[in-house]
Amino acid sequence: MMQQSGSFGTPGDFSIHATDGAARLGSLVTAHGIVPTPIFMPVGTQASVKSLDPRDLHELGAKIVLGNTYHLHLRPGDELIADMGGLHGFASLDLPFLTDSGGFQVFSLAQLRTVTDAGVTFRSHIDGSKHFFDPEGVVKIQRNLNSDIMMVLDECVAFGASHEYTEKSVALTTRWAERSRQAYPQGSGSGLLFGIVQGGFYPDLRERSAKELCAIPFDGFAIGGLSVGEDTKEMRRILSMTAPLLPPEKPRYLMGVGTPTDILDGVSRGVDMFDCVLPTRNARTGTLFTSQGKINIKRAEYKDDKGPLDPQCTCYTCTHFSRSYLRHLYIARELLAYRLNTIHNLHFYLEMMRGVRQAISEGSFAEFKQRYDAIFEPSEEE
RNA sequence: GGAGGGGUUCCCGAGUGGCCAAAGGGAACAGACUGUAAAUCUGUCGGCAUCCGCCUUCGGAGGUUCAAAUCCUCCCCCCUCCA
Repeated sequence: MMQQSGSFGTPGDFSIHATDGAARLGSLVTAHGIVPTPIFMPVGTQASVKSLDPRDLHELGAKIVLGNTYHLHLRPGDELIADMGGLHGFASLDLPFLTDSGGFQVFSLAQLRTVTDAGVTFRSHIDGSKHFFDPEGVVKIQRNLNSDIMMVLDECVAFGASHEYTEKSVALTTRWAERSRQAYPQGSGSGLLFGIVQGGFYPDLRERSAKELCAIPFDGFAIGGLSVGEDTKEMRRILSMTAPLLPPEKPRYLMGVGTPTDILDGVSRGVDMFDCVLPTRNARTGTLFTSQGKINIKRAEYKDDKGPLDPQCTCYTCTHFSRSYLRHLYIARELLAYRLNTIHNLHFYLEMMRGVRQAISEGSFAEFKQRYDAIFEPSEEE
């Protein structure tokens, strides 16, 4: 095993170094490195952060990336990856990997799956073949991937689901969580295992889910089932009541969120870990995050703009290329566009998180958050 | 010189009497994107008008008809083959 030892601690160790309100500055030990928190984790579903290579990720200062159980099991197959040295060897990326369980695909591929008490059956989005995922199998897949942080299989419920349905779903997710932990008892390997709180948009069900899950000895706790179609206000309402239900001594992970201000809101609620496809996907669809707000690089107004994308940004893209060139690359569908845009957006997110950590250590998180809110938060005029 | 084919809205390209401001694609312009079925998707795309609608448009000019991008006449231009 590649367990780190000595002064780095053992995988699963989570220490909090400072707090500022509910915001926490901490660090989480994994088998492939220490993750400073609050952290943003770039999404690399298929063992690749789209358009970037490991060198880019290191230069950007990424500390951990995501992979996906469902996608990697279907293609190329987790046993193959195990044979190729796990995710780290296979992808030649020596950063910690957190792997999602496929629970989100229960939501996003709703048309292609059936949920029963036993597990989930997916019809492959690639070739239509049937694949059965149960909690134990999902742990096994993630162990084959040599995941540093494994997520339990959960049912991510869509916005608008009834109380009745969500209640049953919470019970199911709890049972699956128990089975997952049993399949991989605490301390039986260097990989961590996180539970996922569900409960939709019903506070009583969120409470119940949190209570049931927190009784299970997980290495960390995630809040799932948000950013599934609800508006920002609704998401934050649920987050604000759910986050305090999680044990303070364990890392908290808000899954799939979100916009810069969503993340800062999460930090202010005591969340330590975030992931979201927004910076990487938006980069590939032309929307770039800057110190002046969102910019759509496709717009005609940038056609002859000699200036950098973001004058305040120090990333490779902003220090080397004009808006005019970036617009041209995007419109001409040049591959470089995707890479340069992704480098910039991830830099923006990761730099923001460095700022978050700095601000918490200085006790100035509220002011830090305010600066971003002023830029990105839609004006309050309803 | 002879035979044939063709000129359609920014481009390519359907349309051969009314259901045509004219299919489809591209370009252009704008928007969306939150544990990635996404280098994807949506909207607008002749002008004017808030709706009804009105006006201009299918190489040019004229004509037939209640009605023409579509039929007729002449003209201009392009392509292929034969000399």
